[in-house]
Amino acid sequence: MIRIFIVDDHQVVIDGISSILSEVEEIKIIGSALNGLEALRKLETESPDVLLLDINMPEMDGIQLVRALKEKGRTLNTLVLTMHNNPQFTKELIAEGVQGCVLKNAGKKDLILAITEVNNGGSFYSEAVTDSLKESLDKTQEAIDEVQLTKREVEIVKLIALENTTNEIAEKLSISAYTVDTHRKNIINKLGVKNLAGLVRFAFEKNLL
Amino acid sequence: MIRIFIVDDHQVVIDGISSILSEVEEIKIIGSALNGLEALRKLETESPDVLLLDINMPEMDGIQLVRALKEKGRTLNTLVLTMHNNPQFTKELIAEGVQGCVLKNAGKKDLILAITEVNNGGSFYSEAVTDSLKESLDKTQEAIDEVQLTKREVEIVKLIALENTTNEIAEKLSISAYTVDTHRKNIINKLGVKNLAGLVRFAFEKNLL
DNA sequence: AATAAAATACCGAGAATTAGGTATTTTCAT
DNA sequence: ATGAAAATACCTAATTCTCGGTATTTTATT
Repeated sequence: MIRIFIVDDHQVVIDGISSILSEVEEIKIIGSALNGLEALRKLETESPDVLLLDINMPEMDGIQLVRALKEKGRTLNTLVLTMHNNPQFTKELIAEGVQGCVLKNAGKKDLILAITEVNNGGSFYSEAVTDSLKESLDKTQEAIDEVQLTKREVEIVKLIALENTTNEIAEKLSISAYTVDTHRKNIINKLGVKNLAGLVRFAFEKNLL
Repeated sequence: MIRIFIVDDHQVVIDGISSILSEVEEIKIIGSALNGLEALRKLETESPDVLLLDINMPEMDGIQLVRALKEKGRTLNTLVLTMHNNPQFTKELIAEGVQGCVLKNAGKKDLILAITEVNNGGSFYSEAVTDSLKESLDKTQEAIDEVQLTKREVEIVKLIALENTTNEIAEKLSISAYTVDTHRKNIINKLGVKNLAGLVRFAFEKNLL
């Protein structure tokens, strides 16, 4: 018997998955949460075999939840449900030690397969996910590194996207406007975008916000 | 017996809803599609009582599909499934004559209620949806109209978000840079944002791109 | 301890955006 | 056909961003 806990901010998705999985004898859903905080609280008492996790959630997203659990010394077999197939994201998931990742547009067969696989201590990544990861890795490491922003750079990207000017950012971070300027310049170069608009666009496409 | 056709770009959602609804005797799912185009094609031969439609789809979104069906003279009882609760969107749905709207984080009770209601020629909007619509309508009409961008303005928002400068936009649209400047100014005022970054952000939040 | 990467800071010139207007022509719906 | 909304165009000044650099200090890793 595999005991599952679902975290997804959409009740329909929770109900739907519950419904799909209720057809499977070996799987039982022991609980669910509509957001990261609720999940954290409930998981203090519940102990599922597999955590089924939506990655796109408001407030506390999936990756943050995994990190929070890790900090608490709580390691669970985790299977991530994701909407979009973003290699950058996949890499983060693997880095965080998440065992599996299934696209939401996968079928129920894949879902059930992934759950049993993850429960057995294995890992499962949808073919589409690994494909796009491979493709991404096929590009020279150099090219990938180019798109890797540093912590500070990510911080600045966010502040820019939130309508702060260079001077405002400088004040908020207690650094010189010149420095912010340099960061912005480096970011634009790294991303290969043309201007601030492209930078903001990037912030949204990689859902940094 | 209510015959339903589901359109959603996530297979898991389709499976999930199918599974939920399979528990209900009077409801039967006769088909599904993963995107607008597929739906258009299949609906030429299928004739469901209720069309269950995801609103956030790539390529052809829900509203576009409703419009396309309308143009073909194909009017169906339509129930929209939406992710986010955006009053602007709700108004568009009502304007297009969509009979109902259920949030994805609604429970299955609401879903089933909505389907039967819509099938009976009635309409069903989740409480949360009507609430936010009411709240939105409570603001003065003036304030609401302020956030309504004109066709030209939307065009310019897109071009800005795609990294075009004022001069480039002027050239592409064969108008004066001064005019583009004026449009940008008006847009920033209407949206209540501070600068170009806020404008690009808006473009993504309202998924204009 | 040495090295690389990241973060910091500075300068100047040119390009683009922002804010403050005003004003005419088109388009569209009543 | 008339009025309102939309689209067009212009002007100036101030601010902000962009691009070309260079260079020092911190932080992290081997």
